[in-house]
Amino acid sequence: MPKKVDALERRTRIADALMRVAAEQGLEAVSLRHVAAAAGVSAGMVQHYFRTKDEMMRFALGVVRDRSQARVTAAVARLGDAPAPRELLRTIITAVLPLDEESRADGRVALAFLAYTAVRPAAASALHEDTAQMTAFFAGLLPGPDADRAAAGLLALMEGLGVYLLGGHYPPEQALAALDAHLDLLFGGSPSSAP
Amino acid sequence: MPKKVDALERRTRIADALMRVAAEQGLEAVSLRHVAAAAGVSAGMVQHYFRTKDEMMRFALGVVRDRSQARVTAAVARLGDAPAPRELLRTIITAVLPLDEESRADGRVALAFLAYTAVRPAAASALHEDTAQMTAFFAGLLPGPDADRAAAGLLALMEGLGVYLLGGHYPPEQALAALDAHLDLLFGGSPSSAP
DNA sequence: TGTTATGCAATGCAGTTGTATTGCAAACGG
DNA sequence: CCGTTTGCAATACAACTGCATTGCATAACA
Repeated sequence: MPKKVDALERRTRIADALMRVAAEQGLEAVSLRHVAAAAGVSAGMVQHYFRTKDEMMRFALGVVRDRSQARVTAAVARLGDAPAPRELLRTIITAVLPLDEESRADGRVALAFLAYTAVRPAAASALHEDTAQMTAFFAGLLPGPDADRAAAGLLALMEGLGVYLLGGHYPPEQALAALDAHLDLLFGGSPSSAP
Repeated sequence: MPKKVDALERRTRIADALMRVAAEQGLEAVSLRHVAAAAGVSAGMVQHYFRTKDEMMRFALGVVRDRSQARVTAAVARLGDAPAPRELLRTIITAVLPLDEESRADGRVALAFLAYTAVRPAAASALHEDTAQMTAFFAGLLPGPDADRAAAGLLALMEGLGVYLLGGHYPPEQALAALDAHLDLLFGGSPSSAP
């Protein structure tokens, strides 16, 4: 057998470059040659690892999901054992929100892919699953009989805050204030303002 | 003077075609020739009314905003005089949410433009203003001392519900249920389940 | 030491992109 | 009736797109 290369590593490397391009200039600027240039490789190599552009896009979409999930699990792990539900929720949500410049870049890519999948329903099923899982998980952490509806609302709030943060319509403090206010409502009293 | 034509009408006609293309195939499919074909006019004419593609995009973005605003004012007008704040809010929000197929098409375009402006901050200022106005208006309708934060949250919830509706992650009933649950929280009791 | 499967670069190709340029028909003012 | 100004179509063009094809070096196995 000829020389062996870590194909997955190459693919992720290329996907990283794709995300850099998408974050800076939008998904429309994503072309084989652009991505290749951003990755510092030849255009032929990109073609070698992704037979079609769509395959590359799908792979990159998977990387975006994985990266977001990794962010969450890292934040949760940092929280220790058996955290209070409210604390846990807040941690997860702030981990997902595009609050610093790095996560903003990821967020822009995610938003671009959201618009992308809105027009290609076939590619949306994975995201679909993600939100279903998330709502179920959130519902388990919320009090009250209406946990399901509250979970759907909380998730939507998170998504909307993310969108507004990306658009620069909300500054981070405002987004966090709105989040805490909402958590106050969900968890009864107002323990966020009372130490 | 030579023959006179309603230039604005032509421009909106072209912008309409652009939105049709964008709703069906995404913003990346928007090209001068595509839009011209969708509008049933020559490519030269599109160039005649928009000197550059970017000018066309900006105009179309304005049309999207106007159309959304028109939807809201129409729904509010249908509500009669001095409606209860909660009713008014619900009416406005459901008017904006992509619940039927027509508003879904508009929503897809709006989402595409959102991703578009996220990468071109210069074009985002108009949207920025819109949400600022909206939050102020919502805040005026909400009870409690934290009306501002609640308004920001409600707007974000609306946006998130819209995104999930577009992605097909929430069916309309779930989105409306989440909205009503949130309004229940904001307005104290739970008057949505009690007739 | 061949042989061969593989990693990758280079090039070609048909189609599309945005924009500039050109040409022409029509309508109004003189 | 003529000239000018406008509305629009057509074409040209260079750049770019995704994809197919070709060629070649290299490394592992026989």
